[in-house]
Amino acid sequence: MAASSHVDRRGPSDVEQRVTEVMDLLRARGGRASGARRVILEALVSGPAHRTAEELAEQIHADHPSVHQATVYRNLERFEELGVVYHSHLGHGPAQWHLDQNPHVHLTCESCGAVTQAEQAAFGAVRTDLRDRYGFEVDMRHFALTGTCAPCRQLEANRRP
Amino acid sequence: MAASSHVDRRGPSDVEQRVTEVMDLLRARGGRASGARRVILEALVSGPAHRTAEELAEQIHADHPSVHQATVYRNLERFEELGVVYHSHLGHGPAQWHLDQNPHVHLTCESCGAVTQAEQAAFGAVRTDLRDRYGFEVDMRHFALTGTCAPCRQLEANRRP
DNA sequence: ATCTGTGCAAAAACTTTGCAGCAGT
DNA sequence: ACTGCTGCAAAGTTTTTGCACAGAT
Repeated sequence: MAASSHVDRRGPSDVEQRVTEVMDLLRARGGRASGARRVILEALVSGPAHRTAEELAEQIHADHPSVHQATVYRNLERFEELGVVYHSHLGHGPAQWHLDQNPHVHLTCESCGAVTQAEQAAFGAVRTDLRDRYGFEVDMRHFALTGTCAPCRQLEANRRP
Repeated sequence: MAASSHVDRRGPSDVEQRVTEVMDLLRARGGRASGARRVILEALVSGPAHRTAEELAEQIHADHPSVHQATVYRNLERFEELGVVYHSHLGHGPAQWHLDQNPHVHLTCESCGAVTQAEQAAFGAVRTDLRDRYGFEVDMRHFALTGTCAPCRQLEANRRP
């Protein structure tokens, strides 16, 4: 697994390798390694970390007009079943799709919309607590935590002192 | 105006009082105390605690055919601005609308869809932690926490022991 | 009288589905 | 050859919007 920190420090060979891994997994589960899937995976692996299904479909369609929107939607779902990608709801509007690497929790500011990524490690205590109190095993990735970010809290504080 | 033979224990006069409170608040902010608003508020105050906008609209429309769906949507938004109601996303699909009383955190099971309500008190530590680490003031009500509930964890454990 | 809110219908935003043919195994 | 996958178009679901008029202040 490539250990890059951010968006696109990933060389072409890394992309190919990751894509091939997933294709193999797909085949192992009785699926087919189609051209459309390759294209979608390439877009996922090499583009920005968070995109909506629509954004992905649009970008893919631009590069590969033969790949239809519906195919993107269908495959995102399929990839999610395989545990290769997942989607998060960061605020209102459509979900954002990620590769399933370096899972993190999202903090979305309801004033300005800014999204901060928090380490999952920061939530060990809640996790334990919810397991103890409710027997509930929480997965913090699916929904963001909403609230007010530091800059917006400053603004509010200044507005009514 | 059907009084509450419903889910809750609130007498008709309580309903009226709460509705009037909100109408007054509305007027104080330059709004108008319209019939449609009264009807929508009555539905909110006297019905079940969690409903989607569509469910609300449907129920209201059944009792008061003249009140249109769009009016329900518009007013839910308005009421939320006033801090009277709020909506939460408990899972996929449309949001659920609540009165802003007794705020709680939702735990949604991704296997069976069950929703558990957790006390906000249980999250004091995360709240402090996020404020310290990120300057982020979290509001846990907007999005549910997703994960696996106790019964479903049992099932999974039994399936592959 | 003024200006907000409403009913209505139409459209927008996003996603899913049915089907016939194409293509990976 | 078998069956899963895709392109396409069409419809589904949920929410938003424009407009003329009704209604609250």
